[in-house]
Amino acid sequence: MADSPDPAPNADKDKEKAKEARAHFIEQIIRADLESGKYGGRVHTRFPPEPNGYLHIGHAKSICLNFGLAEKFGGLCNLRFDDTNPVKEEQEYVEAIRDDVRWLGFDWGDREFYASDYFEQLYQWAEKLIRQGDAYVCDLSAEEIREYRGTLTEPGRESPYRNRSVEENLDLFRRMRAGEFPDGSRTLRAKIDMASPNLNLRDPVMYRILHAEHHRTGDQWCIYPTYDWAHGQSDSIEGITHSICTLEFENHRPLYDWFLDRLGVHHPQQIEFARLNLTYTVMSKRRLLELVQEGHVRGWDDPRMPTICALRRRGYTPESIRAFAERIGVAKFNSTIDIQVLEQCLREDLNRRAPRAMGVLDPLKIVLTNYPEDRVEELEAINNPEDPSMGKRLVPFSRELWIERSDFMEDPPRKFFRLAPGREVRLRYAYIIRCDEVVHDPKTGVVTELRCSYDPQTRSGMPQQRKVKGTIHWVSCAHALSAEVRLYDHLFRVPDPGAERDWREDLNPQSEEVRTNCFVEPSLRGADVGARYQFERLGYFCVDPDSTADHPVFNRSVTLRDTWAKIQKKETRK
RNA sequence: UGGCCCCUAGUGUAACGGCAGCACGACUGACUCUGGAUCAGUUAGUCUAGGUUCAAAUCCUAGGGGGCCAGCCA
Repeated sequence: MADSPDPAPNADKDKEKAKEARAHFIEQIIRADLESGKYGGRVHTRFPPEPNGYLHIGHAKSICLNFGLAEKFGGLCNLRFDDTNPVKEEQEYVEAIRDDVRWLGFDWGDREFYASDYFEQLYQWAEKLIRQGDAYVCDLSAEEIREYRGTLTEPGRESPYRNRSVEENLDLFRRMRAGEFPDGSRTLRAKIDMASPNLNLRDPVMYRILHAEHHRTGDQWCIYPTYDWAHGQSDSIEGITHSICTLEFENHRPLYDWFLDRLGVHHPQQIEFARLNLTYTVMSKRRLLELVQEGHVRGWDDPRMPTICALRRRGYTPESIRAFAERIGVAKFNSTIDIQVLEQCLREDLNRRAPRAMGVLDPLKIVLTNYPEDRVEELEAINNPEDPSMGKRLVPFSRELWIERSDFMEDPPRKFFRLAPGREVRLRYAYIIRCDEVVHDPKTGVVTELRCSYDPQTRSGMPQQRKVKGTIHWVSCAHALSAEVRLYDHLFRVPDPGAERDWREDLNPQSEEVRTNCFVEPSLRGADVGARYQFERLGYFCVDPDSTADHPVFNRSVTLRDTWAKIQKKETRK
């Protein structure tokens, strides 16, 4: 009996092994490098945004990846702004990016860098390449360079300026820096191979003349390095071990390798992964910018946007976004994630943490005819059934109440568990009531009021002798706080906007519905901007900055899962 | 049309020549004073065709499908 072998150690080992094996491919590469001692056991990554727009959920994936990997392997992750194009970049974006990364929960310590920090070093390295005969000043215009480059199927032709002497190149390049030539008149090019099947290797431009004010270096420079020339070397300077980037830079890797090798400097390993695509949204910076500029949304932080600041305003938590990044994984396959995965991550997080409250979005008045007119009861309600430590609160109850219009049907279908003429329902944390009479507007026929009776023996907490199928939420009319609630739906009405027609035509005209006539329980008075609640049976809501002390504005972050809606949908399909 | 990369349940992702697994979804049931949450269960997959091998999702070849590249953008 005592001698039966204990399977636990092996099972644990297997589990451990399985867990380790489940690591995504970038992690596996890093583990291998750690084992072989490739970078002296170091892991150093970086998140390199260009400060020309706001960060979106796709960037969040990259941020979580880069900072997460560093954290996991006891390494570091830098924040570096790739600011090589002064005409597009602004300080405003730098600050927004910093806020967003910090909000997501990551810390880059004192390692906030800028590609522009390296302009002088880059310049010196460019001279070195010229001296080595690896770069030359080219007088071809932009159009001519394009013509000379060839096409996907035909090789390019060599520039007539390709074989200038080192002395002439150095002289010309220094005069470019000195500002002797107008914009676009000359470039510095790497001398590689005009016949390469990889177009990035057909003598790519390293410097262009641009008499533009840079947000950090001012008018110190009139030549600016291209991204291709700056990026790999910036990583090298910072001692980055693993340069993680998206798939479209795969074709550039041979170029970056070439630069690093010619320079003979520290050579990080570039690893490419698939960027995030989400259904019912757009993610390209250009389209996001157009959404803002053309007024399809109210701004970068409009809660319908996929930007980090918009998700924040909408009520997303950093934890939910990080959980999302974890859940979707990392691979090289170009996939599209269903936006519901993101929404579900929010629900899971908020279900555990958000206090509950009652709010009525589409009010219908009910009068409890057998409840004394001047009576008010303070009923006990649980703040979060998932977390008893969040305690309880008192909610006032009285004769006249608001309930949700959709919780009543005059002619209910089967499976409708809510209120209907002659039917009973429980008022959450209160009594079971019965609908005795329906009052209509004599002109329109619209239901204006329900006259109900309550059963005093059924107050919440009393020993229950009978059960009812449905429980609905309510707010006492006399005590209700009036509120505005903004209901959001997907910004686009199709999963892949722009696939069939201009993406603008795919905008969802019902992506925002503002309800100004809502009532919430009085405990919500003075709720802090950014506070998140679950309105029972409806969804999660977040206090918008547009709120005032007496008139809160709530954004619906996400609905609760709605089984009833699902049943309805199925019924109508039949 | 040239080059590079990719293809595993509905979706996403593991398996690194040796039993195709996990998560989410969907479906069924239990429970429930949120039609929420939770719990239990079911469902379903290696793009195709050859080859190598005792053994192929994995290696090779061909085909199919998809992505990226012809900015002095990043």
